[in-house]
Amino acid sequence: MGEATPKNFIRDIIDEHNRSGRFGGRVHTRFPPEPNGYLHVGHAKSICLNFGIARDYAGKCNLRLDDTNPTKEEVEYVNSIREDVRWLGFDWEGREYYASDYFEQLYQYAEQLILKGKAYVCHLTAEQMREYRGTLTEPGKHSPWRDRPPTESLDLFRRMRAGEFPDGTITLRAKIDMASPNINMRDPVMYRVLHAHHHRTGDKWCIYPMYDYAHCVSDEMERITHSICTLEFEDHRPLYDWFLDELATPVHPQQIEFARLNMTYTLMSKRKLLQLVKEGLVRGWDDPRMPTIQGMRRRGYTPEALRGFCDRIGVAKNDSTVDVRLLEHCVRDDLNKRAPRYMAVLNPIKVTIENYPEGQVEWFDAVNNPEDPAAGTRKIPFGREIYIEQDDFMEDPPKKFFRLSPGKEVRLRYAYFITCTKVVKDPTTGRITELVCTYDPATRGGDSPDGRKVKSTLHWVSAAHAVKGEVRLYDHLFTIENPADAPGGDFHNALNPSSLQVLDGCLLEPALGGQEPGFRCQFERLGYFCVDPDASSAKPVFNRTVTLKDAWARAEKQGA
RNA sequence: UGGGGCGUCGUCAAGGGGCAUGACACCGGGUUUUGGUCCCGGGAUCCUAGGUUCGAAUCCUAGCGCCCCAGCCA
Repeated sequence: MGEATPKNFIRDIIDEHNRSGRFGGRVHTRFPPEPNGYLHVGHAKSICLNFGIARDYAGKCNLRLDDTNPTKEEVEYVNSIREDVRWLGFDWEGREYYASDYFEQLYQYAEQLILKGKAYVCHLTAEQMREYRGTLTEPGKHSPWRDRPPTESLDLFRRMRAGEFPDGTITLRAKIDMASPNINMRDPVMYRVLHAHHHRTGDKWCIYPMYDYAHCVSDEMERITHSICTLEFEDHRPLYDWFLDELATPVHPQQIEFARLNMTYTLMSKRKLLQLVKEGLVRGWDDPRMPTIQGMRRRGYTPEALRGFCDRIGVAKNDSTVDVRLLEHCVRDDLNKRAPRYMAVLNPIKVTIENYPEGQVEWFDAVNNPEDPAAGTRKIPFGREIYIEQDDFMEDPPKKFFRLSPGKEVRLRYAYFITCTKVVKDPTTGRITELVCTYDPATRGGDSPDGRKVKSTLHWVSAAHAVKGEVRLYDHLFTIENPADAPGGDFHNALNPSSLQVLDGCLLEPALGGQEPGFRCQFERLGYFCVDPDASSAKPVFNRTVTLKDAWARAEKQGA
């Protein structure tokens, strides 16, 4: 919506196809995840690419679950995939397909290839096949079964389907070229025997097609025009084309490869993400620290922010690692425009305003969103005892610190100017327990009639009205930009011990109590937050989505 | 030392013979009742070396570097 999707080399190719009429002006893409894990932000890039192209070229984009390996795939994953694509804002208009829908057709095509002498049944074990395959620099050797009569292969293949052979003892292979410099062309396996229960076809099949064979045929069956995938499949394109050429299919999609997304401080392989989940290093696939769509959603990221991010990172063939701060910028950029503002104190310190009448309560008008006048205003209560952020007070501040300190005057947002007159400490520990201040009644609402300036405005919450809540602060899961570079090559050695920080005694402005999970807002001066599903009516629980940019924190870090 | 790709600010990404462009990050400055937002300003001669050309990031040649491929995974 209104997001301008920049041009990229794939769109250029499509433009060229449209000019030449290769697909008759038709544009039909697909998003083909394997349901063996949850979708992550790398998939979001692919989703935006495929669905975005369909949208901009008045074409179509299918959702296809690439479920050719029953040992790794589960319905839990297909459900989450559906949910995530929809949440991201895309619609496959009922075109939800499964590679397993094509098992019968794939099987029939395979028989054709056998009859044509282009495929054969092979009895080499996995280990033998590896030996016969050759190496990167040496050609492979022919399988002893390579030249057996098609009728014999056909018989064997039918018996494979009938379940006569145990797993791992027999395969159907394409007969291409054992001396090809492209190892993918050295008689690749088309079918393997797997006596496994499939999440959709149940026990109907005990042979399953391999990716290279199934994918191109699935694309062809769906009359896909542009089959967009990641760079590591570039070597597979000749195979993709070989199958379709040998089958002489009516349509022949164009495979196009682009660079997958990598991000700093982030792991992006499904296998490793699964590991994080299984080892209990995170709370689950939807842990707000996970780069999964579900994790980001729980964290408070919006579909708009994610889409904006995907538009900005571009699409090219360079191996790239995007700075995670760009993602964070996109989240802030979106939330800044729409998140209502509230005040919440995460690490409270009590302030007593000694010259303010005891028992008095005033209600001030607060602007809900300075970026959106239509968001209106609300009333917030003020009293003699309030809480402010511990970080907003320093007893002995450096010169650049212009928040509260002894003798210093600051503004309480929407309320009054106050000046700190006394610091109360615990006599035994020496810890500051309370601040005593005076207020200037003339500054009601936060403006000084005499034009006197203060350097800082603090957020606060009324002691008598505050709601207690839990707030969870998140930081990068890893301490180094590329977790794969961790000592020993083990990402465990780069895990950030403080990626999650739970704060319990947080004090929130009254309106923040009782909000529903998913509610997003800004805590002024702190960041964007959203209500976690763990919240109850008795206890609000907020996740910090992202901090606000913080010039003071930066300066402080440099000074330290 | 087989094959397939890729080298443009710190990071992504445009530009495909005619003054190197945008975003993020970073550094300055201005506005500000969020040290937020917003607004101004700052930085790369394009992997290297030759060549072609009036003119090269773009074309040619030779190097160098990085990524991917030897699953009955996708």
